[in-house]
Amino acid sequence: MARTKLQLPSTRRSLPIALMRSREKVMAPIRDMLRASGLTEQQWRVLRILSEFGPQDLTEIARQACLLMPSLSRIIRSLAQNGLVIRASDTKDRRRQTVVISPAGQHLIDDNLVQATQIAANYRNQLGAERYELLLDLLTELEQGPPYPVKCA
Amino acid sequence: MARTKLQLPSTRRSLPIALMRSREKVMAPIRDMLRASGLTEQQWRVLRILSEFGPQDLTEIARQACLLMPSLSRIIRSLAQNGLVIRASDTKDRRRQTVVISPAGQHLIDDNLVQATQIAANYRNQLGAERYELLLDLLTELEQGPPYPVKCA
DNA sequence: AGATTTTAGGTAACATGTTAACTAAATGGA
DNA sequence: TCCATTTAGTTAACATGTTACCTAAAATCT
Repeated sequence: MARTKLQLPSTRRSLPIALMRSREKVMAPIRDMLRASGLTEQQWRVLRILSEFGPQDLTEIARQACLLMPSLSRIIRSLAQNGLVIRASDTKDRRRQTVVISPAGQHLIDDNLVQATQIAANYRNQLGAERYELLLDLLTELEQGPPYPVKCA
Repeated sequence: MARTKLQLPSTRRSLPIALMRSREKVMAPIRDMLRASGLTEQQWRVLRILSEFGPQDLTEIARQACLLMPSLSRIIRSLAQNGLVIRASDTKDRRRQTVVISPAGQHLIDDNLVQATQIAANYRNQLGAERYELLLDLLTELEQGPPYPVKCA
């Protein structure tokens, strides 16, 4: 057990604020890219999940995209209205519905994935591959640590 | 220049998502603490800034708390209605207004700061002091890097 | 001084975050 | 079988995030 001095944490050098600011920085160019397609960051995340892992029910999408169910419920409704996803009710469990990405939705993904990949690669280069991987490891360790129940695995 | 293979990034091992998830994890116990005081995470951040750095105008608070002006405008209005901050218009520049934390606001800070400090120390211990500092350094480097104009310094 | 530009702050409109409450369907006993 | 519990998803209400637009005051230029 390391010694804990309990010094008052300044709002500078605050982990939550640092996480927020770096995320803002990383997402800025991606948001700019998506605006041209009329997609929000969260809608993009949902489409990417559906494209990468195939049809899923809402609960599973929420877990993977790190969204709360009320938000996802609205997002799926909007995406369905715009023809980017299709809902199908499950025959075995009539509470559940499976969401599938539509051809139009997949087209949006295809249009933007190359540029998104390039943006991600830029940040990787900025830190260097080793430090980038180290950062991801530290974040994962922080997220999976003990103190609290995980909200979005 | 490191080689850039441009491999398709999975939504697993995505930096933006990792940043979001770890922030959720870190903030969860703090939000739980604040709920007892009827404060949101953002209101808490504004009060802490005012408590730590003294009276400031809205633009400066927004910069320090990493909030956009429209959000801050609403938050300050709400805090003022609840008597936690006081607005005073600047005599030199009549566009500007200086915000001061009230005794009631400072009381809320005092009530929660010890526990907040303990929560922060827990995460520091979880990673270990060196890895914790390393994480903060990497996040700072990511935020201050070249690609895009900084939104909240 | 007078016109233009910049800055501080606000409002509007829409999307998401967050908690609580709710419905319907499935599940697990007694 | 009947009842209690759990689970999938929705809705409501309020706060914030985000972009666009707006006003007034200051700063700048000529």
